[in-house]
Amino acid sequence: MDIQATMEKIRRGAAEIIGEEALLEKLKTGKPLQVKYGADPSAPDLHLGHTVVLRKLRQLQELGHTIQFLIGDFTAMIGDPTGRSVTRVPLTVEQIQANAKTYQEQVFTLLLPEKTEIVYNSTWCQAMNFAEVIKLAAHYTVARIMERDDFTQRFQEGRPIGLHEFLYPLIQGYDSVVLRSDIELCGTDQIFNCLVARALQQDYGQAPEVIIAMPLLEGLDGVQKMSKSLGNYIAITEKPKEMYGKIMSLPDSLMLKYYELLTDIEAKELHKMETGWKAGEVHPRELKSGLAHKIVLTYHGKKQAEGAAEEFDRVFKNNGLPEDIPEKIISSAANVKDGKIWIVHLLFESGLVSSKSEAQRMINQGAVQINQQKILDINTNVELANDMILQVGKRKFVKIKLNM
RNA sequence: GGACAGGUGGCCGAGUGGUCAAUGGCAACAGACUGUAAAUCUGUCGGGCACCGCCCUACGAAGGUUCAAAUCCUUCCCUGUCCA
Repeated sequence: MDIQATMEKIRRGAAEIIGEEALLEKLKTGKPLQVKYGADPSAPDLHLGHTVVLRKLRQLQELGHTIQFLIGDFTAMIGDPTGRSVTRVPLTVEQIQANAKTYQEQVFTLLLPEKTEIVYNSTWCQAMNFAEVIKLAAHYTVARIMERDDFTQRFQEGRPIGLHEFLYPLIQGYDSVVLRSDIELCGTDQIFNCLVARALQQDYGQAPEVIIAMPLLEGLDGVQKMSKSLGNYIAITEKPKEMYGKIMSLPDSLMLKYYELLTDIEAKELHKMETGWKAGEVHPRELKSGLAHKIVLTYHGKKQAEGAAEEFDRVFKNNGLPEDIPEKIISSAANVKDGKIWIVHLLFESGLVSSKSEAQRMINQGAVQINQQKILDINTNVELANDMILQVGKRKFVKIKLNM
């Protein structure tokens, strides 16, 4: 593959490449490059947001380069202040270790193990003494650190900034010095930190790394970046049906972005989708189910992807029942009289609602069905039968098993 | 150490003696519609009670004043800003 084609490939989906000229030079040498990626083990479980960068890393591996997968177990003790308006609560060592382990396991669903080197920054950070830290800190100035918007803002608004937070970008940059990275991949929110890395590398007599910044992926809410703490994420370990459903619940406005950043489809095809959709020739539902199918396929295989699609249509399009309905055993409890039970008790005992008041609300709202028949009267007494299907809303089902 | 501001339901945020289970927004849940769990509109949104009403628990904690307190007083805890 010629260099231009390679560059084209690297550029796809990237939000910004800093040092593009240098990248070209580095590629021309034909030598495998050291590509750094820093993971923040503040939460376990990778989600689709992480995979935007991971996919790009995989691509670079396929081009022959080596990934330095850095687990920021040391920096996690500070907590990345990026985008935060408040100081973060540091994690415990145990939490960090547990998260790091999960990361490592999950990362190889996308990365090639033979071209991945996993490193922990505690290896070198832990060993530094105070004098060395001071020396490192002398390489950067307060004014430059304050260029960061989130710091400036917090400062102006009179909100506290811990001194240790200043060290975060510094440590992250120092990691690049230790690793002698050629390229660093990151999300656009990390560009500042990577710029510090470039400056430090130069100070230490190294060639500055090239920054490849990938766009941030918005989560289910369609507004904020996907993250565990916001609860708007799709984990890659998500069950196929859940994963499919969650993708189907994305706002339409995000579909194309997801296609671009999470699938391999060509730019041309993407463009065709966009124009087709805008012209009303392609049904948005088709676009979205195609997307859901592709992504589930990546993590769970063909069979699961098809199964998830079928089930989704059955339950939500045709108002049918899902394949696996959890069973609930109802015993001859006090509330059963002559084989009958008050619907409110039944709902409560089945665990579909968290209180009897909620059960009544659900009935009043027309959300309750037994064997696909709506129950509208709150005073209904239900004749208990084995295998009866109890349903609240569109997504909650229970199959009743009698134990009398 | 001193001055000041503040701690309210899952979150944000009103409320400064009764009409407060507490305005509003977000989130969540349900219904309608659709093209899906999108969008939009409507409703619900502490708990209990066979429930169109009654009861219990709740506005940082503990006491107190009062017929009545999220609201006033005392002490304590916590958070932040500024000054030293």
